[in-house]
Amino acid sequence: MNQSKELIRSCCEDVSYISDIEKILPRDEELVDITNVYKALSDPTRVKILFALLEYEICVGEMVNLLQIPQSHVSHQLRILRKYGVVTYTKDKKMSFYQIKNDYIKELLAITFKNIKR
Amino acid sequence: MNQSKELIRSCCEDVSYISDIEKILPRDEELVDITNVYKALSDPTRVKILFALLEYEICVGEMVNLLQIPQSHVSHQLRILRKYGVVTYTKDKKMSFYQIKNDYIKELLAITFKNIKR
DNA sequence: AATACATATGATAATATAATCATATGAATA
DNA sequence: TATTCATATGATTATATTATCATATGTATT
Repeated sequence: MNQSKELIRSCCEDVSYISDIEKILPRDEELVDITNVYKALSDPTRVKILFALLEYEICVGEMVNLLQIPQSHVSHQLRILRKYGVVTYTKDKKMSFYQIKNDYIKELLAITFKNIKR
Repeated sequence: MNQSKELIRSCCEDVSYISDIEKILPRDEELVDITNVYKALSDPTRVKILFALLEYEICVGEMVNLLQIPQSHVSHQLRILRKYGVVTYTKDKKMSFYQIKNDYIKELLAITFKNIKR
């Protein structure tokens, strides 16, 4: 991964690579899913929530305590994370405890976490 | 990575975990960098360009051939990718050939690529 | 059943992003 | 040096996102 491999150079004077490149591109439907996950991760509030969820199951009220922002804002951000399939939650009494939905998201966050520490 | 570990549950009735959670959160300055990268990756056109750049060095005109969108749109997207530190480019004659800037971005894309193929 | 509490939703304003057309820059070639 | 070609930028409109306040929902507890 570390040594940069020799890349083929594709130049507009020669369209012969276009069809090869097209083959490795995600289909439009896949692209929506891909970019939705990245969108979910592109806001500081949501990233904070997700980093916290790597280690803890946290209820909404506790996120408010942690982030010091209005409760409705936390709920809206959680709604976005749910919409993009990034978190799920478990109800317990009156509270909702959120979890990261799948290992793909955890992997992305882990790589990001590793990358900050330099 | 695959087996979900037992997470501590942090509930608003007990703020004692807050300071522990705060420790693992990125600092505000780091958060800007983190979310900027995810922003860069949150648009379908830019993701297409980046997936292509995993295997090829590609000039702007060839991206236009590939993506079938106006040249100025490609240039604007490349500008965003440059701004967020995701790509660099090499000039050759009149052309600019773009490359992915670092291994962190390649890792994120590789994980995403792996995840589509299921 | 009434109340209180935790969370979610709706409406809105401020801001940011995406996409397009027109045009500028800047290097190569005639 | 005038022209051509590849790329970049500016201006603008359409759309999306963020953040806030007010309020609704839904579940426990009295």
